[in-house]
Amino acid sequence: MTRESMADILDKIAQMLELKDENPFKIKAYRSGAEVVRSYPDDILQLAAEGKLTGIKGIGDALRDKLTELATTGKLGFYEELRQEFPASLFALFDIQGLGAKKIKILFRDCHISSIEDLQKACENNQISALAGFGAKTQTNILESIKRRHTYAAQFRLSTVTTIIDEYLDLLRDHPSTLRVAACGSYRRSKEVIGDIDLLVATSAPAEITAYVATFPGIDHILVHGDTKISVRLTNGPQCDVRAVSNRQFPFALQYFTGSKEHNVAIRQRALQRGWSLNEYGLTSTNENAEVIPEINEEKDIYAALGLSFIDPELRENLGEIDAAERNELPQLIQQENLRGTFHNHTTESDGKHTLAEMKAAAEELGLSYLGISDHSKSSFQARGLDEARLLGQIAEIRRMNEADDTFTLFAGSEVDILKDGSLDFDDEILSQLDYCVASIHSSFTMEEDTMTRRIIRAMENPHVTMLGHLSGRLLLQREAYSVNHAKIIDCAAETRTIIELNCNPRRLDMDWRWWRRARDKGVLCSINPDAHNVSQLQYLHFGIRLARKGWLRREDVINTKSRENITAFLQLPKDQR
DNA sequence: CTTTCTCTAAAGTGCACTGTGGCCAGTGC
Repeated sequence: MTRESMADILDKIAQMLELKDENPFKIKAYRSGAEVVRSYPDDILQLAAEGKLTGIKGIGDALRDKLTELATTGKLGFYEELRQEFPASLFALFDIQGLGAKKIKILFRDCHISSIEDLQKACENNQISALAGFGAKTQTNILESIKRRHTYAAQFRLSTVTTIIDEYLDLLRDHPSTLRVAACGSYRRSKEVIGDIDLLVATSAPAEITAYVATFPGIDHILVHGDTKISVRLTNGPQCDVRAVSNRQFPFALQYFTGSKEHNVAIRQRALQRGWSLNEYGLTSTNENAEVIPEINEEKDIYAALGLSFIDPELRENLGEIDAAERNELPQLIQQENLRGTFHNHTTESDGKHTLAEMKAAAEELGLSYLGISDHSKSSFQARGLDEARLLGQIAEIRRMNEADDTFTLFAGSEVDILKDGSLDFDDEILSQLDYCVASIHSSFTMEEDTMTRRIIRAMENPHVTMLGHLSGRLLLQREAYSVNHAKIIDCAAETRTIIELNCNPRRLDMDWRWWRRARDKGVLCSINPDAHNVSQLQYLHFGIRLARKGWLRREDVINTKSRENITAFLQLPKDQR
């Protein structure tokens, strides 16, 4: 049982309750329970196993008991019974656009359709258009959607959508009726993966804008097109929704479409307490005794009206940001311009595409004043990892380059493999000659959680290990994280003064943002590292800043905000004095 | 099913768009 599989079961239950036409709020409770499980900032699996799921918002008596049963026995009777009622193949129908629980129920009950294949046959035999609530157009749309269903993924990495978002925002700004534009949704909140792209336009001519968007490049087909909203499927996969509102409505729509849903629900409740109703178009009084509504021109005015300091979009996950805003205790989040340098980068010496000199020049070009090099160690032979002799040669080369330049510092490091037993790929004699060392796992991914956690802890206990590389080993949308106990690793990092890396390669974004606040509160420092294998990947730092902000990190929590002088002194200190 | 300044009772976001069927319901966000 993992956190994710536990959440998936709750979502699956919600889907089945929907098919049974259950109380919509019960269904919602399971969905929101799944969300709580996914984002709870502690080891919720262990809490459940120990029967300690009390006082968690969104988890009441019923969900608490079910999660406890799941965590202790690995099974859930309620879920197993529910599953008997529907064939497993039925759930694929939810992926068909335009089909929801109501229609799927009709198909299953009245036509005994229980799979995509059944549905396709029925459409081809013209049986669907005759059903009540269906028609010829619906039948055609279902067939189209069945044929297209494997073409598009449901989620995308941040790096997949950044370029097209910038391009579309520019095009929207070009329209003469445009007053303001913004990207909203999970992109603005800097989630590690994005569902769809939400763009917002303040305009005096909404219908003109939606018609204009229909002509944009990179559109595969149009999903819906109305006077104030258009949804298109882009050729590189994501769906893009553009909404056109008036300039007066813009701040409300921006707040609303940025989400998260959970954050917005809490914000709306706050408005209701003041006698106001908040939606995407404005703030209105619900009764005559309500407080007077102040003038709203910007998003921050909405938060101010509700007695809150401005909540940065990255924090809007309903994970305590509203309480903190009320007490005026939100962190001053790190910004891109605070970065002075970075660690964990590769060169042609191992599996990088550019030389030491080229990487240095690129870092200077970006305005950085220091760069850490950490090529792979000898066990990563697939990546041409360096042995002791080559590493010593690289250290000497870095020292020579530093002597010839007093405006920029290269730090000699290594991304040293953590071997199966937790020992390191180089001995202490070699490690002590480095300026710093990143310890990472590149082999034996499938270990029991306890064994893996002990393996990493043993590496962190080494006084030469400056920081831990990509903690979970996940590759977003591609490879699962290995089993590792984040909470224990964070505790160990705090004790041993080991820095944890925020690997900001958009395929990794590891350690996950959900753990950073906890780490920060225990005094663990972060290093934002691009894991660059060529010069252009140094730009990944900008994803790192976004995810660090999402993890509530401030300038002082991140070592690469230190000046060149300070970081040099810092790295020379013994680990336990850092 | 969960939460709550009505606490063994009630409330819980609300709208655009589409297609169908007759002035609405389902879907999706």
